[in-house]
Amino acid sequence: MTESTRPMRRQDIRRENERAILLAAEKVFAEAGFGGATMQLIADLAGLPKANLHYYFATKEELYRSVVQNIFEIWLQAANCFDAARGPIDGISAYIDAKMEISRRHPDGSKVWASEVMHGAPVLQDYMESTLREWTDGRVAIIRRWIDEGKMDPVDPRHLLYMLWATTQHYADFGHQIETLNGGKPLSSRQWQEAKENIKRVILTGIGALPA
Amino acid sequence: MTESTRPMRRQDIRRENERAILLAAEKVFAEAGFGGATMQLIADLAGLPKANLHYYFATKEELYRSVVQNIFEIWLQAANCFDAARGPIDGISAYIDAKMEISRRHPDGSKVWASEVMHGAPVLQDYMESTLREWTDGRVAIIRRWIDEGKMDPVDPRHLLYMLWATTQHYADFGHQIETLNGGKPLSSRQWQEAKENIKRVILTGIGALPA
DNA sequence: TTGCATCCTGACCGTATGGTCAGCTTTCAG
DNA sequence: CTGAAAGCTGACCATACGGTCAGGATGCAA
Repeated sequence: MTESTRPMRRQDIRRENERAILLAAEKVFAEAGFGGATMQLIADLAGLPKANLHYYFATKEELYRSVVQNIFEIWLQAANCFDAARGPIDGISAYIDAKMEISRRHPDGSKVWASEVMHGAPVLQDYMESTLREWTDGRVAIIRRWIDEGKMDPVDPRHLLYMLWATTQHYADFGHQIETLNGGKPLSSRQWQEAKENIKRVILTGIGALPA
Repeated sequence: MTESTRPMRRQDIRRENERAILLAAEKVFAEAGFGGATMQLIADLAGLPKANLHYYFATKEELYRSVVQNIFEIWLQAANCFDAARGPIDGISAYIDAKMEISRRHPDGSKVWASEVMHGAPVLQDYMESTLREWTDGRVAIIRRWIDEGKMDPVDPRHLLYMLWATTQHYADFGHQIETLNGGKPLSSRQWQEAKENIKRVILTGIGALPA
């Protein structure tokens, strides 16, 4: 066995290990919550000795913070869909698609985010009071404009946003419940598609953007 | 100070202490999750020595199980609204009202329930596979009937139910986020009312039960 | 009043966990 | 080639936690 693998340059090592740790941490935090997660479990899942975790992330809190911030980035990126849109049909459709895709591809991240908010956002409070608030205010303005332009009914923009967040996020956070009610099987591609279409149809019709 | 208070009969003592413990436990489990909650914290909040908790609830798991089952009862009771209804407008309106009231009155319970499901329902798996599944199947049948009778559009009943659960539950589970975006203040009675009306209007219109 | 079951609790225990550290190996710039 | 910086890790530590228990206090039926 000559070492055909790994020259492994310093930079690569660091990047690769941090990635593995963050991935493992995301899963463990999602499954057990912050309090229930242990560094040992994360280390085992990442395939590293526990002490090595502390080399990259000094404390459990710091590791958790990194995981949560990663999710928040992804979450915010889905926002772009909204901006480019010409009206509610485009914008909200794209946003629902994007957020459902996050629920499907990053269920663990979604759960960590949900858990963080449920526990009073100890880590993200700053972000919520700055970035999230700005983002929300911006989208509220866009929706108001759409209403003024007669492109949709006068629905309270904030409650509409909450509805979008709730319905899409639900498929990740309550995925286990949905799976159980689906006969113990994860939703198929087809079922994910149906979910998206149902949500889009009900909401877009509900706000008067689509003909009833 | 003569003891005008407390003759405190045995039965009363037991009932009162169990109530206090369950209330405290609900709050602590909601705020910290199962793993993050400590018996000491619960005991302090209930105003009892820790050892006394173990007199009433042998283990942390048993206490947690009691809390979760309590919530599940409340959750299921909101179901009755559905049955008595003559059509989607009555039924879904009443269900949304009931579930929003739960989110408002029992935010801690809602969070514990959400947390339990998010972590794979280790305690409630049995219930989910029996009671919840039956309940869901029953409601799906009712919605199908409404669709057949032309009282609403042919929306997938399951996804509609998920939407109802998600939107209403969101106001409890993500209450902190909503509060932050509301300028740091809890929703007023008026705002709760608006939330309910928005949700009802969008969904009922969205499924074609109300005129657009 | 008595005896007993229930209720209560301070002190204690074993374990698991987050975190530390001394000293090793590996990479790489000069 | 060499020295220093980066990466790695087994062994260890202090603490906090869930849970136990012996024995005291209290309510109550007879």
